[in-house]
Amino acid sequence: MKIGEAAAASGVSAKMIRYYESIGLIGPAGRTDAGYRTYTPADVQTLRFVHRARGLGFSVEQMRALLALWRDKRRASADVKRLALEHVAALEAKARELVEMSRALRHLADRCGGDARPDCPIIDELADTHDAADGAAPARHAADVT
Amino acid sequence: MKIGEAAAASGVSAKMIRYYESIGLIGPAGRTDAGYRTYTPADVQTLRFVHRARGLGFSVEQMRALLALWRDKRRASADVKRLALEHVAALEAKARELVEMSRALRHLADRCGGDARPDCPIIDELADTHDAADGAAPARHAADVT
DNA sequence: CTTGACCTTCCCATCATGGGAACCCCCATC
DNA sequence: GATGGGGGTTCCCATGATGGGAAGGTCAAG
Repeated sequence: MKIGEAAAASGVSAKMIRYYESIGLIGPAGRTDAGYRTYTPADVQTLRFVHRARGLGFSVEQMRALLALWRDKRRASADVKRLALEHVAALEAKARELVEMSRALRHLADRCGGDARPDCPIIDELADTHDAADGAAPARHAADVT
Repeated sequence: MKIGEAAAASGVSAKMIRYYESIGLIGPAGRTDAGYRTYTPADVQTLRFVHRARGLGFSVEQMRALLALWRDKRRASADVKRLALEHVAALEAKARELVEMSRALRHLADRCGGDARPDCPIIDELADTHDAADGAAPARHAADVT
């Protein structure tokens, strides 16, 4: 089948299929005489693997490792698990960071009148004239995420 | 003060200060005869505003709006609040998405032996040969996030 | 033979950020 | 006065994953 069909069947856009091929995540597709890429059902399966991995938030580099493990019939499941758990930790960390931001911001918004008057604790907090700006130990703002 | 000091005092890197100026988020800094940018305490305050807003996950475009509101002494706090709450919603949505990914992945990892044997539900789920497509009861892939 | 849907490659844009080159400036020290 | 170091300046490039679009080739149906 051609790239459009492979895209529809795998959930990966044609654009991304070409990209994945260009960076060597997936092998070069077959070609027709006219130069069109062709995909076998096995190719589509690989693409679906990639699609699901992306859906779980794995990066391209992580998928490279996952694909290698998938193909390695003698892999140790421990290797897969380690990779997965590292990713879980990263996802959780990022999620916590976002939650912390939203929590802090919602806290401020809750205190904002939300009316026609200008007084607003959100703006006040951002402007924050009342804090220490001495480089050494900057005040711990929820915003100071690294 | 010069850009390095302003950076240290605000928490925004010199590189980013120049960038913010280049995109017009902040006004052009003063210049010494030699062409060095100079910053007043008020400039630094603006930079700290930006730093905190970034820390709360606001985009540059959102900061543009926030800065405008900050400067507008006749603003309606409702405008600030709306902006903040929209952002809170976006943050929460993103966080939920990440949590859902990590939850799904952890679920799989929990079922993985993590030993020397190759059998691994994580890989199995990604490869997923026993796929849906047959209308009946397609497996709910956590990965199928839209 | 034409039309339209599809394919090809190539370039550009996103968003916020950092790296680095090549060059200039200022101050302190010898 | 010369020199060195630690700034500053501009400009270009890279990131990660993705989409948009142009210019042109191909194929099947009408």
